[in-house]
Amino acid sequence: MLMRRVPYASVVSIAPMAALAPLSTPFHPQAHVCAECPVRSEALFGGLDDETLSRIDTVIASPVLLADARIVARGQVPNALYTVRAGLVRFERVSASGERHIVRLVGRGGLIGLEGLLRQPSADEVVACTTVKVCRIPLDLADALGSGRNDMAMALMRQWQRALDDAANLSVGLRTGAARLRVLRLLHHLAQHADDEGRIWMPRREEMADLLGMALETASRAVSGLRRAGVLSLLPQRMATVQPEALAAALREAEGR
Amino acid sequence: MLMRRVPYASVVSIAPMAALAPLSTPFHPQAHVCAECPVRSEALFGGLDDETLSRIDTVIASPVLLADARIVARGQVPNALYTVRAGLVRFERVSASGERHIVRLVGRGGLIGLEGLLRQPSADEVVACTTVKVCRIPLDLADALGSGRNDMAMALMRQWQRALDDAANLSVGLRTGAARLRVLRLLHHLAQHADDEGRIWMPRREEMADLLGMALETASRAVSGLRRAGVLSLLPQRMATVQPEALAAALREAEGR
DNA sequence: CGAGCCGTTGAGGGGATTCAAGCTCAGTGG
DNA sequence: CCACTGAGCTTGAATCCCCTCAACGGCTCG
Repeated sequence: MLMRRVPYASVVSIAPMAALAPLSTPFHPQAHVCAECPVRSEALFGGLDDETLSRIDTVIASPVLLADARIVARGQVPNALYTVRAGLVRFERVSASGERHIVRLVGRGGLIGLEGLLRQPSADEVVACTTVKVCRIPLDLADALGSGRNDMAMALMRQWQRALDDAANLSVGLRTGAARLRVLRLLHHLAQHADDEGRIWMPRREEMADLLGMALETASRAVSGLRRAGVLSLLPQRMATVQPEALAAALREAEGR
Repeated sequence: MLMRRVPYASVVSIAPMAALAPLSTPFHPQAHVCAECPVRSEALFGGLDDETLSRIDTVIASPVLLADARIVARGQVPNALYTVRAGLVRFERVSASGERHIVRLVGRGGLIGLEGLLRQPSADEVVACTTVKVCRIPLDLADALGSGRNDMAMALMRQWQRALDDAANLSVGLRTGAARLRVLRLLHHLAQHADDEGRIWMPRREEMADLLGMALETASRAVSGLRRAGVLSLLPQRMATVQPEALAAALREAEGR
């Protein structure tokens, strides 16, 4: 079988606000934070005016979470909505037979905890891949905004649809085709979420395996091959850089023209 | 590579109301239809009272579509919402390299065309697997209902979340594990959508391959094996019956204990 | 400095793909 | 009526990719 048994060694279980990075300012009143938010236009509060924004932003925390921090626990009703301002987040689902699958990757502008609005428990464990900056909107505030204004409901629906779409694309893109090709597509995907210095998140081989539906050794072999081919350079701390041209070329020929 | 090139021979392209079954009553005024609808409680209008219902139901058509009729075209903004009252519907997505993947299966109670509310084109082609009864709600009516009352918005979000969840489950369940196991899980899934006589939709082998991410010959071998094992009996017209106990037993041992 | 985690690499075997042929069945037209 | 055709299903044979099992090295951390 393909997948490993459940727990990664390193996943950090956190209380709602624990596992913050040192530099974090969790409850900072942040009139400026929303107004300057780089994802404001694409994210949840895109439609709200500055006035409404300034009324609510004191309630919103914008914590910084370290890699492997758990944002939503499987089986729990999320008690807040989270907008991802920077970094990458993964959704892990465990199948009946005890295998872990990573079913979604969410980056900047993405919304986490939508089930909370419905008071449904999360089917997935949501974990930070990299250091992640999120914007935390308590559930009752989200409720109030959603029922009051219509822009917000619209924005929510857009997010839901986007999530649906991304999930389908991910599953056809990353679970289909030869191993080398899948790894290439993953790198391509991760490159979209590169940080300011152009570095991407480099998953552990076991995580790659859970994402791509293959054995970790197979993932390792593919990575080694791509490193030798000059497509990929590993960096410390589970980071890496890719050579865009080499990646594109490798993708083209692996897709078969 | 796993998938075939795009077109199935038999998919019927239809204008919005074409390809109806002979017995269909497309524009029948249907005060009774909603009130008696078997999926009303789980579906979109669950929260509406009878009065509202009787005001709107004249606008709603409840056509019957034949197998292989296209409900939503890829790339088009759906011009209505559809609630599935009976039958099974598939969502086909074509990857960049020209392979078809079936990314969702939607049965009774499911909602189709959610993107329409956002005026987004559909990423998938939505096609009837079996003869399908749907309830067709024109987009402007859906808009009006959604903005007016809040129950409706809630129901919509529930549907969206359900779709998201189903899609993830489908992709981990059907694209993971050995071929025989995947086929067994598909049959199990299809059995949930059996019709009144207990018959299930039996996909063509190529469709199974697109659902399960395997070669059609592999799907064929698995089906033949299950037929010989007494798990499955094929019927005319792409239908079949399964022996529930035999299926359960086969699943247990294929999962490994 | 041993223990554990993580990544890498090798060897071997098995399952899936690929290529190919044959079969049934429905529709068509001579 | 029956050959002809094409679509769909099945099955065989050969190849190859990936999984499994295994060993080893680097690294961090107690």
